[in-house]
Amino acid sequence: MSSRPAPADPLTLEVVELIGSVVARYHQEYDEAAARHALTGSQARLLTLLRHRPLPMREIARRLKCEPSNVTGIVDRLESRGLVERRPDPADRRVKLAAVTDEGRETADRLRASLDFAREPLADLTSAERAVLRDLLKRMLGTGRPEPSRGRAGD
Amino acid sequence: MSSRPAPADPLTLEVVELIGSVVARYHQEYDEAAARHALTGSQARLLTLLRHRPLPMREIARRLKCEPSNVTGIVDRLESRGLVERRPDPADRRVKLAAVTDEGRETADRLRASLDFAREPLADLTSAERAVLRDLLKRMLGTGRPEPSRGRAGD
DNA sequence: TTGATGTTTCATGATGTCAAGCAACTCGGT
DNA sequence: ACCGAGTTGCTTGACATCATGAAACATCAA
Repeated sequence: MSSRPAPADPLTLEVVELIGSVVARYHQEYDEAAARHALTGSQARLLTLLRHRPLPMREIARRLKCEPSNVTGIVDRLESRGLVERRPDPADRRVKLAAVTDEGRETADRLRASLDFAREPLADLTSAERAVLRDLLKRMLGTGRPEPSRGRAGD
Repeated sequence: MSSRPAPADPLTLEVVELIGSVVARYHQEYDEAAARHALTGSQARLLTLLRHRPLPMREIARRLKCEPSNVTGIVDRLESRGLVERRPDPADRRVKLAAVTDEGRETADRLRASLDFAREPLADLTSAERAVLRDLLKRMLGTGRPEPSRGRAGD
């Protein structure tokens, strides 16, 4: 993986720098949007994760890439505010499913609607440019079909 | 600002989603790289900020977008490990400049070198594609020179 | 002097890790 | 079918970091 030599060319470094800026700005705006709804960033992420369906605690921890014991606390705080509730899993009594309440879903929806980032900025790009951006990002993330013609089946 | 109507078109939403993925992955890899050097994310960011020149505490807070009282603690921890030191500002005795020590600079350099993200992923893009990506990101960030000659040449 | 600015300290709360504990599930041997 | 060992899911506790806001203090600037 990281055995590849470091590309020191200025163009790559510039792109890396720009991505850093995008990340910083995204985070800033995300936290601000969350704060507007009296949520922390972690709470907002968790709430968003539950928007569509309930999840077991351990699954939340896996997706948020943190320890399950951490999730306990975040869910505790959201539950004490009535945004989330714990339900038993009928299939396994060890498991507790965290699920948004009606109020929690409303909050999550409002939060999503107020997430301006990459919406206002993207407004300055044409449709074609956005499509190009999408394809490049996909390939960066390895989501973009690894070009079956060229192979690279390995790794 | 946010008075613009929300563009609900699928393409924009997809790009927003992708940017979210990039942000998540960047953060994960950044924190992992920091952890490899026994640093937290905040400590790594602060150390990186000081790599080139010392900065007053209040300036660090401004760039990190947090309270000055918070910076005190982070610098305290880095200072207790010998990675950073406080110096007086000759021009203003109220001010304390935080500066990396030699060891701090080495750590910052090693950290930077181990930041694989957007380097390995970018390796799959051609030079031309990277240039396109750079330009699109620049425009997203508003860094793309708002055309000073004509002033708002607009769309 | 008066007011503004830069830093620190304190109190408080959220986030994060790890180790230990409890409850419930699984599975193998009898 | 049973029972016991090991595993898994969640919580609790202790602890460190990060973050904010109010208050204290020194210094600057008018």
